[in-house]
Amino acid sequence: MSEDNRITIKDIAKETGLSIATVSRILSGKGQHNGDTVKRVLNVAEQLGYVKNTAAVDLVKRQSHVIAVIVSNTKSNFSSSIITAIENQAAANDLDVFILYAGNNDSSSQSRAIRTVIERAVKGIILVSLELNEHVKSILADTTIPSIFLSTAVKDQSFPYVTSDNYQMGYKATEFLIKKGHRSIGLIGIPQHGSISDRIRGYEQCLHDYQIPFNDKHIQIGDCLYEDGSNALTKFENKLPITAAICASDVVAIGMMNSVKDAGYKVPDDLSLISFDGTELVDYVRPAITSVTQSFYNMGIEGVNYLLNDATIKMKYLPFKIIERQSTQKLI
Amino acid sequence: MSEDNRITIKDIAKETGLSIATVSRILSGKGQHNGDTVKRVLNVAEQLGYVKNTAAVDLVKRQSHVIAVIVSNTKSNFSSSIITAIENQAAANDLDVFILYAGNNDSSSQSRAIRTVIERAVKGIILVSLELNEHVKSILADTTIPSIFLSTAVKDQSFPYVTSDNYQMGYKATEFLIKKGHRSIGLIGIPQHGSISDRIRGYEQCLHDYQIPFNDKHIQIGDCLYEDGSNALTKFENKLPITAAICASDVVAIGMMNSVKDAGYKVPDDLSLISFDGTELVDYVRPAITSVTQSFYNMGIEGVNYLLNDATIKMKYLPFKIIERQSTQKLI
DNA sequence: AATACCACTGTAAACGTTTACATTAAACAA
DNA sequence: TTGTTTAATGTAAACGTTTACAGTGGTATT
Repeated sequence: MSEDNRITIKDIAKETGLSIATVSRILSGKGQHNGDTVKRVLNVAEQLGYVKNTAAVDLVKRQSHVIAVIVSNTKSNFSSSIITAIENQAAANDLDVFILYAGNNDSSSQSRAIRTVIERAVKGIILVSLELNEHVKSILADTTIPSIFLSTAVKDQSFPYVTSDNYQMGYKATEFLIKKGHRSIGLIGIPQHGSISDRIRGYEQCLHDYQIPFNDKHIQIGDCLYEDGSNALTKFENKLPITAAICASDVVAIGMMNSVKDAGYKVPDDLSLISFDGTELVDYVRPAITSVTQSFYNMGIEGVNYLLNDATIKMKYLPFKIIERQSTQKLI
Repeated sequence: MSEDNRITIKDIAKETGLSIATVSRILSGKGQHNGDTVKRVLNVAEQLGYVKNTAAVDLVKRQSHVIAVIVSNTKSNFSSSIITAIENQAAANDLDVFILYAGNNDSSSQSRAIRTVIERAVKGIILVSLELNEHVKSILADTTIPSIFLSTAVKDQSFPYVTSDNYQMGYKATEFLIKKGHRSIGLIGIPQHGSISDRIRGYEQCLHDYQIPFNDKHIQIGDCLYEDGSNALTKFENKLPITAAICASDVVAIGMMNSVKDAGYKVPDDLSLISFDGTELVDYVRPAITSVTQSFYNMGIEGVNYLLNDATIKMKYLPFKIIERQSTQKLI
């Protein structure tokens, strides 16, 4: 009875005396069939332990019903909201989701991941928080598989994306602190390049609009990492030349808060902190961190919807909001 | 030139005047071929933008070279270490990794995920932190695809697994606190059932060995969640009947610490805290949390190795160690 | 009684690879 | 010369589905 080989519809056909076409139709719920026959096929399939061979299905259909999500492997905890949303929205549309990791600066791991999913003729590709170099983008552009970037703006508009307006976020975060009386405001852990760096522009513009002199000593370039935050004080030569800091991510803020507290300063008394992202981490620490909270969940939803509706190329900014917690206070 | 359809080796064959067999062999580096021919094929493939159809390959080879990782979708941050390890070890063996999420108590999402990967004839399945019900386990058992559980002990030994010894961890965590003078020790957020619940047994045994009376009021069943920790004080009716607590996970400890601090208590002065896992989170908070640190990265490595070496069924415990940080202190 | 329709099922081609086996021609050995 | 080996390539079957098309027999319509 149990061969070494996997059970195929051929086996079911033999067992039931039907043709493989009929079995196939019944198993995939197409056409109309005698009720008894259906039951018989289903029973036999169950008994024999049949599992469909998706490779064969995908081959003949020339399309698989999976959505590939390629995520930056950097310690970015916000992606979990996005992924949850994608999972939910995909499940609602009877799609499977495969998640792959790729390095953000590692073009070989990027192209490997992308090749992997293109080779499988996935239904769509969602790239989360990933900046691709030109070569990898061209691989992606050469296929007819729709793709969309989340949490990254593709500067040359060659691909659709859904993200937050980094310039605006930078501006608003700065303005938030200014309105609390701060005039010496640090900017910590933002990358020099890529779409996130627009936050720097927003920061600068805001200072300018409020006639606050720009001081490049207050900016520390980084990579949105914990270390960028925890090293910030050292880089300031262990003094605090600022009364408030805007941190590139929640973990940057946490890192900075820890080193600052460990050095004997108080947050927010000696230093106000605001971070980008607003993941659950901001509530894990004390004082809880005021954040520029992004709509990550909705990004995931929008991403799947875009792929399904096969819309034309577009870019979209999702709203963000500043949620004040305990890490910021009015400068007295 | 550019059809709507994808380029296949057939197109390359036509273009080069070779047979598809030759093209196939050259593209997959098999057999021996004229150097010039090889170059020509490679060039044409590149020019035409050929991408292999993995569905066809998998179909004929009856095996895909991917490792599927099915992860519990519960907010468990430790899985990222495991996944990183799996990625690394898989890449070293030229295997692709697909990650799928499944609910821990959601048997339909579990079986969906498992079906999905079985249908694709993956090379192996790694289940991370997932307890499967009997039905789903039987699906898994019915295939010849090797699978292994990480960070979960399969109680009936029907599948191989690599995890930490939960009983021992429970025992050692308890002993650690006892040796610091604590006698009223809480146990917070541990599930009633499943392999993690062995920690309760270890806890009880340790108390017994040190002749400390067991008090079931000190145990709060939970699900390793932040809320289990943050609600703990309320469940204790806003008093602290204990001087130390063992928390089911880092986030449980953080949740408990926050609510305790918010209520005006001090950690570790009024309450010592120790948590299981020891992810980066324990260093994000102040006081940093003493933890029973597990070897997650190695779990990932071991998982892939098991699948590749096709070893016989086995179970394995990886070492853990207690790392003392700031959240525990001697009871005076 | 002839016709049309319908429910149900079968036949066979197609999807894009891989690979065992066959073939060819050149090189070499005898 | 003839036979043997070898490099390079071709032929064709196979993998497990789906699906357009073609039956078949029965029922309803005229």
